[in-house]
Amino acid sequence: MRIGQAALLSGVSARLIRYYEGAGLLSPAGRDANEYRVFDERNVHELRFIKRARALGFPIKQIEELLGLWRDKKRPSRKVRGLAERHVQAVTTRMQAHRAIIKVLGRLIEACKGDDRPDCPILDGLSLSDAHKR
Amino acid sequence: MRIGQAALLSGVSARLIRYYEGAGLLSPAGRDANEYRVFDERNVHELRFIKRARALGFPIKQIEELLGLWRDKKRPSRKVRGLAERHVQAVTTRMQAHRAIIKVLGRLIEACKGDDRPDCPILDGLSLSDAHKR
DNA sequence: GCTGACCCTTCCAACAGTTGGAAGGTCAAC
DNA sequence: GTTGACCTTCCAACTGTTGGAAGGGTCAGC
Repeated sequence: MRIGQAALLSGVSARLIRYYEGAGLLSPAGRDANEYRVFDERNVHELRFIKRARALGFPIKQIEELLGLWRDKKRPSRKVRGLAERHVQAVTTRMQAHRAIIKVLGRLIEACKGDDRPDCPILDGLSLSDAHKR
Repeated sequence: MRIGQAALLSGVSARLIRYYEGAGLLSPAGRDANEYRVFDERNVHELRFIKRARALGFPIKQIEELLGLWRDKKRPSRKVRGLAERHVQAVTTRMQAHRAIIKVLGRLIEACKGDDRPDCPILDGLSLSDAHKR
């Protein structure tokens, strides 16, 4: 099948498939007489794998590793788990940063009247040095 | 003062100060005879403002608006609050996405032995269609 | 045989924010 | 006169995805 069909079956845009190929994620797709890429069921399976891994926030580099482990029938599950744990750790850190932002900003927003007058604890909080102290 | 001093006082790297200027955030710092940028206390204050806003995750575009409101002594605090609320909403969405990822991935990790054998629910979850269903 | 619709190809650019480097000018101290 | 600490500009990288341009292939209907 060609790229359009693979895109349809995998849910990954033809555009992105080319990008993933360039990034070295796909087991090299062949070319037909017209230089069109040729895909098989296995490629579609890989694309679905990539799509789900992306949905879980894995960066391309790690998906490359994951695909390697996926293809290696003798991988130790320890490696997969380690990789996943590393990623969860990174996401957790980002989530906590978000939580902290929401906390601080939420407090400022609560304190702000939000009317026609110019007094604004939010702007004050942004201009003063340590305005978020409890 | 020149850019190095402004960087020191504001905590924003000279590099980044130039970028912010190019992005239109700073009220254009003047130039001396040698084309060196000249900064004053006000600029340093603005840079600190920008730094804190960035630390709260505001994108450059919104910081531009915030600075406009900050400078406008007759702004309605309603506008500031609206802007902040919009941002908190965006951050909340991202945080929830992170939380969902952690939930799904955490469940897969728990199920994975993490030993020398190849069986791995994580890889299974990434290859099968709806493996995260409860 | 021609035209139109649609698929495929490649290369370049943009998004956001920050950092890295290169190559050059200026000024003071030694 | 040379070192070194500043300053300047421009170009490029990071990440992932999408947009466009410009070109060729394939197949239908006419």
